[in-house]
Amino acid sequence: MRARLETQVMDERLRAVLFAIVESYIETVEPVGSRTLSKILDLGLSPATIRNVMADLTEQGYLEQPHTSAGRVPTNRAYRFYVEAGESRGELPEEVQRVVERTLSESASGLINLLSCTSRLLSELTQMTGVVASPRVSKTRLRLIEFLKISDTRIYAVLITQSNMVYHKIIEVSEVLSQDFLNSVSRYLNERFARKPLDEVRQQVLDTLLEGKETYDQLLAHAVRLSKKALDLSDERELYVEGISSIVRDFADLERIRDLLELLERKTELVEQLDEALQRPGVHITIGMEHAGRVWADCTLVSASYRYGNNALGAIGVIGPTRMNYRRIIPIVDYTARMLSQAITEQ
Amino acid sequence: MRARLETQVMDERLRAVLFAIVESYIETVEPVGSRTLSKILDLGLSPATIRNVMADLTEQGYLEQPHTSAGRVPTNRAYRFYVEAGESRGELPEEVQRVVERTLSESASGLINLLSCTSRLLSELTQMTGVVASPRVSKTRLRLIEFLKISDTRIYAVLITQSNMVYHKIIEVSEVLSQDFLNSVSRYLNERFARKPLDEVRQQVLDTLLEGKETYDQLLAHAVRLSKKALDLSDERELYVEGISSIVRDFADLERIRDLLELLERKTELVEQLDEALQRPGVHITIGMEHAGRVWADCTLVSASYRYGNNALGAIGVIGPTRMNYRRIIPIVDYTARMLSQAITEQ
DNA sequence: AATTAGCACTCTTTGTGGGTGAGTGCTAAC
DNA sequence: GTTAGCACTCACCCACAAAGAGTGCTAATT
Repeated sequence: MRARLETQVMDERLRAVLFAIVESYIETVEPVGSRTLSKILDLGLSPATIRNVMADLTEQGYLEQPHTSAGRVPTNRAYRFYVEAGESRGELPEEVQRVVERTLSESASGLINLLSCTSRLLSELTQMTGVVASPRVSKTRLRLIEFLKISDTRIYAVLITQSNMVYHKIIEVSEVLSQDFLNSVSRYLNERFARKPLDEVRQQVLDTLLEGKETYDQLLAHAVRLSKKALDLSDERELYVEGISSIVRDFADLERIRDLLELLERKTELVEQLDEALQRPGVHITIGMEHAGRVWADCTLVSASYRYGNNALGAIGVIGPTRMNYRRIIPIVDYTARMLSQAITEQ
Repeated sequence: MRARLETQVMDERLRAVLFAIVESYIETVEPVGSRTLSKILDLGLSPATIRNVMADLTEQGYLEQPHTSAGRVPTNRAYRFYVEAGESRGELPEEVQRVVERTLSESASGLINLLSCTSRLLSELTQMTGVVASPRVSKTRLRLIEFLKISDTRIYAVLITQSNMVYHKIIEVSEVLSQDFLNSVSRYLNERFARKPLDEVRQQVLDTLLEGKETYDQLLAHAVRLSKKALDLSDERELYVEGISSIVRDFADLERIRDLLELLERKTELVEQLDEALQRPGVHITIGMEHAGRVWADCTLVSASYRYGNNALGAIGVIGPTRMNYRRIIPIVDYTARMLSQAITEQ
């Protein structure tokens, strides 16, 4: 038995054959046969020899046969090995880098705009489905909170985070409050909470309420009540999806297409999957997605986090078939995430 | 030759046969034959007689044969007649009415939220694709405009319309302006422009600039400059789409599915199509959509406008195959649009 | 001991031809 | 005007054969 590919001392030839199969399959989307392979590899090996190697690889779970008389197809394990071996990281061509930079710097103001532009950019560059998850509300830090009187019973609350995400809502109140009073409320809140993470702010507000500290202080009382309402933002994340139609091109099975479209519409599962990329910087690749019991065996998600300074806010990604062109896709996701972080930090 | 269906005095039997074919086809999605029809109609007519009627209808362009030995299928003309004859308007069951009311009243605050809830509601009730176009910016009236100083160079502008749509953006400025000054600016703008349509406001601001009236008045000068930036909202409309996966169920052809997904992603064409419904109240039905040269021959769009008082803001709709169940779908769209208008007006 | 030519075998794909059945259009009778 | 009868058309299904790609195994070669 040959050395397993994972071991340090591994058979060069096994590797070469495996990579050739992966790359050929990515290109042609046809099972690869020994004859073809012998030509591609150009090592002076006959198809018969290659067949022996392929038999070994099949035994080790790197290859599969759709049926007896077909060539071999890489398994997810093969893709995983291919990607981890780093064989997949290409350089992003200069001109594509320029496109990314231009698109992100020219996008209209506002973080939301930037994120939806990013998903379109990803989809256009990769010709696959681009996804972007909005920042996690609770982990982001407060820059500014303000209240604006609209009418006697309504107050417009706006809350801007350090990453320039804007949350706003209209609050109904029973007591009539003057704009001047609202200004003192927001001044107080800004002084006390600026630069703190929103979940911490929310916790402190609730604590104050619990301790009953506010009962004798008009200002504090309203500050607590208003900010409680203003901070009651659903933790629901937005998911910007673009390039759905590419799924129809890349997957043949109607059943599968429908499942994927539903996944993209449900959003939550995908956001959770994307959040895996928040753990550590760099590109994160999920081959053969598996989530909530459902298996997306022939799908790959290439994701990366975007950050404000050192603070991971959310993640971007590209979804496609496992047989996607990793060499081309990975650098796109990587570079786009980095430029997006830069745009957010600088803006 | 028999009387054409459109004429006042029309052949009852032609009508009956045509409607039976439409309804049978909607139900079974199978070409309808003369035997089946003779049974359904139960008029004591033999298949042979029905065949004569069907031949007439075919001649007049209401029916088609997929091939010689198949039954008949309704043409778009047939659907149009069926819909216009009002045969398609059913009553919306009480319990569905309750669902609509509950969903719209329970939706989180904010117009945007309401609209995205509506598209989900439409998709769930109809089991087809629900779409909602956001209001046209320029036709909507100003309720409130305010400026908030974020930093020395940045001002947060927020603009609330009468229909409670909130537009906001961050404006970069070169001069340092105090919050007090900003307050007078917004006070001035609110007094002058409240309740006016945004396009009118924008025009007046530009006029003021052109006439050079503002050169000697500090307040006016900044008011004009800031409001010009704040009003520079892209006229781009949002389109909320929900229930895309139903397309895969309703259309068999991959090519067609892909075209439709692209249409839904491009958004602009569909928004234009939806805007047709703004002309007059009530449900608007486009059978065999045709737009921008592209033909969606086997698609129907059922749309209706939503309004603030008497002011048509935007439109909602449902997209599905021409053979959709009009009797069920039309009342849903109709009622949902009315309840949405009510929710917007009351909120 | 590794490599390779040779060969039988497997299994998909493609094409062909006949049988079946649903549905039609026409004609002649009612 | 209606209908029974009948020949005809055409999609659909099935069986079967031929072609072709690729394999695994064996025996010969280096």
